[in-house]
Amino acid sequence: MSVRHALLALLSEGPKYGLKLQQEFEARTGEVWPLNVGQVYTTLQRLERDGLVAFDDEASDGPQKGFTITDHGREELLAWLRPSVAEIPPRDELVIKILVAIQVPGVEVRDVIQAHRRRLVESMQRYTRIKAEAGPGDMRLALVVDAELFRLEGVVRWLDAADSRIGQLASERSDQPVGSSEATLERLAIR
Amino acid sequence: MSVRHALLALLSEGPKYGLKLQQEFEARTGEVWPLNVGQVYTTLQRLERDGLVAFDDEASDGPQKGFTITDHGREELLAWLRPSVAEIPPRDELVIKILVAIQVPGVEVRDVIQAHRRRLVESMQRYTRIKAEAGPGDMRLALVVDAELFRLEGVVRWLDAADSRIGQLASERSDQPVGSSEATLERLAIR
DNA sequence: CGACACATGTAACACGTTACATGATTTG
DNA sequence: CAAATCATGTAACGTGTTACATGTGTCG
Repeated sequence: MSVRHALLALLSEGPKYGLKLQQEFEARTGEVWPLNVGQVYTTLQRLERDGLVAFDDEASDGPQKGFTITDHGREELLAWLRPSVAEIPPRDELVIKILVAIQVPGVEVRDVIQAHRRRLVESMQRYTRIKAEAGPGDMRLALVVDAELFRLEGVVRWLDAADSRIGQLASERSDQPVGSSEATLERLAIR
Repeated sequence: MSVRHALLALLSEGPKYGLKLQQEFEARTGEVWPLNVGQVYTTLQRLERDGLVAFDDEASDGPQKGFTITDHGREELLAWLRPSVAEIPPRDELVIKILVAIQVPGVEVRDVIQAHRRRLVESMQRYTRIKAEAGPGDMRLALVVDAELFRLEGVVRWLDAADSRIGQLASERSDQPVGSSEATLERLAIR
């Protein structure tokens, strides 16, 4: 629900119309994340349906429509800006991939891990280059690139840890198995 | 598309029926990510529609249905396991949040950053505790927890970098502005 | 029998996303 | 005038997700 709330945030600065919202969304995110204009309109409809924004006849600079954020919308926006308790960590596609790959016949997990690792490192190098080329001028771009770099670094580290864990398991073969723990979900959930 | 492909992976080991798939999905992911049974059936329908799995009358252990992966399904699975080039980094909700929060009236971005940081550190402490309590018995759980810890660490580091960047900008107020760079999307895109 | 687990399924909705249609306005 | 740009909109589809209905088998 990033787009939804992002539009809400943009409208909190004042009435705007569809195209303007698209352009500003892309500008705010360093031109990194393109946003299909159509999605702006569909999202606006849904926001209007939920009473978070309202159409405003007065606030039009010309032939465009003007959308305004409502009080309810402002509440929603502030709630979104506030950190929320994540009961359960978000599903991570790569983690699922590796975990299921362990038992896919004809597939070597560690090969999958290494292949992904290579790609990730390539990506990091590319982003590092972009960062150097762009210079400190565009802070928004720098922030997005930073985020991606930190994220990729974390993923690479995890892959290394995972590879190590799986390697250990492989060498511990034919030892006595360890009892598995039950009801881990309860322990993970946040009260 | 994690669920879709995860089911495909489970079926690659042999014919299985709905409930079994749900149970195995949860088992493989360390019981961390619950999967609504209903979703298994809807996903199976979609997989069948796309010719990735097929219903198999023979392969039933009792009253249950047996689904088998097709050749096309195996191809799909292998393609999923292979790392793919990400043209554009995935949209990151927190990044968008911070970037738009910079201009939301009545909101101090750095407060938003610090609030999120606190929550993230709390989460990390909780997961570290879980990891210690669970012990090295359940590797799958350990891998999921590891992934979350590495991810959270990356996010915290980014928040610190972002806070620092924004702080710099604030102190550089009333200096001459720097020209913004155009067409950054092309530079970001992977050829 | 009643409760419970097993097992399947569906209708409905959410958001994200795109391709396409349609006017209006500007500009060469 | 024709092309390009601005601007709005919609129909359709994809995955994820849940609440709910339904039937079967088992066990105390």
